[in-house]
Amino acid sequence: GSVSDMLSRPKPWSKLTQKGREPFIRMQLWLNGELGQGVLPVQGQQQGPVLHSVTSLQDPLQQGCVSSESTPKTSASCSPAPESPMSSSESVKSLTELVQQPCPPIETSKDGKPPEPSDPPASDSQPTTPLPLSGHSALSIQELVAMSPELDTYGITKRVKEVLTDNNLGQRLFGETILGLTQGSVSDLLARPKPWHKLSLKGREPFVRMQLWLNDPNNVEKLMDMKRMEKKAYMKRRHSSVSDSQPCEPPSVGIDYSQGASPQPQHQLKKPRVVLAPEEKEALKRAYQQKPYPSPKTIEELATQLNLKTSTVINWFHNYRSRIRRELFIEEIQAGSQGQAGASDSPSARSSRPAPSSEGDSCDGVEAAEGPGAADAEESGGPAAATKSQGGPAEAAAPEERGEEAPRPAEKAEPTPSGTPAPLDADEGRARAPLPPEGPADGPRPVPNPAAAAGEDAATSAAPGEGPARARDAAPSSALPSTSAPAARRPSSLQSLFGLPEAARRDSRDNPLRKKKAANLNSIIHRLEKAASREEPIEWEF
DNA sequence: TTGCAGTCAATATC
DNA sequence: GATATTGACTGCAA
Repeated sequence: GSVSDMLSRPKPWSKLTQKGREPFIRMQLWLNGELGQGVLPVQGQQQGPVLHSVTSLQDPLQQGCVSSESTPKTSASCSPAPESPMSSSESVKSLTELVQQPCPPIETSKDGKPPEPSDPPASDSQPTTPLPLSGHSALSIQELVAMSPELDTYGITKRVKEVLTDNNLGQRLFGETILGLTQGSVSDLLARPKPWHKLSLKGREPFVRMQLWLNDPNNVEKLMDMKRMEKKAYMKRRHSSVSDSQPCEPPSVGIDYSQGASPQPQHQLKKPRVVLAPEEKEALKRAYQQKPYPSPKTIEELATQLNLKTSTVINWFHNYRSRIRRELFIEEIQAGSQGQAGASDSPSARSSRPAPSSEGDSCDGVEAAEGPGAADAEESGGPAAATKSQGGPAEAAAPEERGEEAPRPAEKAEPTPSGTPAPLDADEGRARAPLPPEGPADGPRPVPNPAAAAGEDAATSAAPGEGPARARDAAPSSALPSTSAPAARRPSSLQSLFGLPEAARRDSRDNPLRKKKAANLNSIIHRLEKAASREEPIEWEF
């Protein structure tokens, strides 16, 4: 009966207690073949162990970073009891192993002996090839990620940065040995971590790895070893290459991703990187401000005018939207942490909430900051919907608050940004609703009662009486990662849902947020407007 | 098809 | 030399 119920009506992960999660973990392991023989038959020796490890599974991850705060003075930042979970499961297999495997180089340290990192690499030409976790390990990390509790991505990256800088360890080394990512990716990740809820399983992986790494008491030590080894290997290679009079070998150490690849042809095929001129960027930004999602035609025109390839323009828009969105996340998170002072700014902290249906994708750090948004978003239809929808308005709004990226809000606020080399589609240039929010929203606007404020906004943007046709568009907007949209749309329900205190606190906290809201509203208006373009634009002119 | 997430890797900047 | 930025690419989902 339990099984039937569970299979037909599984609860979202976030709503499950640790015990409640157990069956799912078992199922997952079973699906993955991890439980292999006899595990399912719950009785017997497996039973205890598995359960045991199951319970301990989360510790290694949670241990340190759910409640960021404490700063890792020396090396192993957060490791209150790093070993406990692992050591306790001495006799156990599966899960415990999983926890330890993820980070090959650093992980296998239970015996305290450093061989793991040093030995293998030595044998192999490349000092480290741990990343692409080999077979089983890879599986493990994925399982870990899947089973991982919510992590405080911001806190984790913060701590990682601290540890790295404190110990003079480079991003490249860390990325390649621990995360399996390149320096640029690491930099980006550390500087702009996305909230856990916004991450896909794949995107969560680096954070789980980081957490595991932070939990490893010997993390720094091991990384230092790697560093030394790299250096040694490099010197060695250099010497040998010199003596062999071989053309310079790629000095890069780390992982040898390109094995067997013929370097010559690659060099020739390499196409030069496109570097957009400031004016071009500016033009693109303006075009973006007018229309975050340009039509193919617009893209074409833009490309022509700027003398760029259409693919470049397309890529630029994709990247810009995506990056702006991330900026927004960060700002929200930071704002959140500021506003909440001591309180955990982490999504994880919030995670305990019951809501997040479907793996809590609906709400992210942003919402977190905004509170109310979450619930709303969820209602809009599952994670997918939420995610998708969030994109739109969010990014559209983003530029507004983006310090450098989205300069001069004023300009943006202008209904008709001019001087833009970018042409507009017939349908896009039009009726850009007079962005009401900019003005009022921006100002001091005490907003004694957020509800009221939101109410206004809602009234403005939601353009009442939209009819079902609009409902579709409106819904997405509610899922805005941020902040605003939801609040704007359905003020009352939002507030009642998560309570005003949070919102109120926020409002008093910063203006930027207000701007964001305003920006989002603009975006919403714009999109709704666009959606309505097929109908009667007039009604959108407020 | 379109948009997005996640990355890579070239290049810019510190 | 390390880190930050950013155009391009891949894979996935709707």
